[in-house]
Amino acid sequence: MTTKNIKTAERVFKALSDSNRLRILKMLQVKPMAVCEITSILKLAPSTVSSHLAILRDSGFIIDEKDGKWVNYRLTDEYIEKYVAELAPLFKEWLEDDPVIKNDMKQAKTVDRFVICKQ
Amino acid sequence: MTTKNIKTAERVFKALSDSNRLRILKMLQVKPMAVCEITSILKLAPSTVSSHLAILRDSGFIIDEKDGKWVNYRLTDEYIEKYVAELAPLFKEWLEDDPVIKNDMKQAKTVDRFVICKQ
DNA sequence: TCGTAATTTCGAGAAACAACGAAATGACAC
DNA sequence: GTGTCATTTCGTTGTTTCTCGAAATTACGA
Repeated sequence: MTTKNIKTAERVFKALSDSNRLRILKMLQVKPMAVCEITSILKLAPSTVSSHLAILRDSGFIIDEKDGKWVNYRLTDEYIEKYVAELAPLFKEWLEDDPVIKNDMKQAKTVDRFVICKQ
Repeated sequence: MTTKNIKTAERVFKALSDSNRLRILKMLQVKPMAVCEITSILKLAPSTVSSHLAILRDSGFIIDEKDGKWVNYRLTDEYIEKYVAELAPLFKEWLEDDPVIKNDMKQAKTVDRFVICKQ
């Protein structure tokens, strides 16, 4: 685990302080997803989603894995950052009752990149 | 506890996403403090500190208690907000090694409003 | 090789935020 | 009451953040 300092804590909490990024984390709790799949659920520009994913990656919540022309993002399981290691298990239980989150997670279950992407 | 929704979560994490607010929370872990005492340690304008305290209060981390011309702020112990209730115990263990935080907490131990304030 | 699709990078505009000083509020002491 | 001090509110300024579209990058498939 990296050393704990105030700048790191600030970055971690900043990563969680945007509703679109919270939605992404809850979606990835369902399964790993490609950028275009997340984009289709959030209904934002691909470049915006890519930027949100970079923020979540740089703070240690998710990692990216190349898969051909796709980039799959998934929740980290080997935590580098202590704050994330302690927050992530809590966060798994949170927001389950929010209607937007519920709908996102439902869509995440069935979204199919071969149908949704390539517009 | 209030209902958990995405807007509430966003507000709670936003409250924690500023280093000066993190410093305030760690100071208040030492003891309740008046605004002018916190101001003297943070070295910010009183109006700025007041604004940070309002953000922490509105997200449920701290409460204010009038004491004559002073307003004392302290950590909440009866949590209204579920997120705060789960985060606060974790947060107590965090940032203890950060040099800025260590210095803040050391100052918080001995700061005296009758000496520091009234400038 | 060429075209297409997925993703990222870059630059720009709009909104949110942090900081300040000045003015307003509330409470004490004389 | 009057003055003083602690705090908050308000308006302003500079910075950061969110968002987009356009362009660059990478990989697949015809």
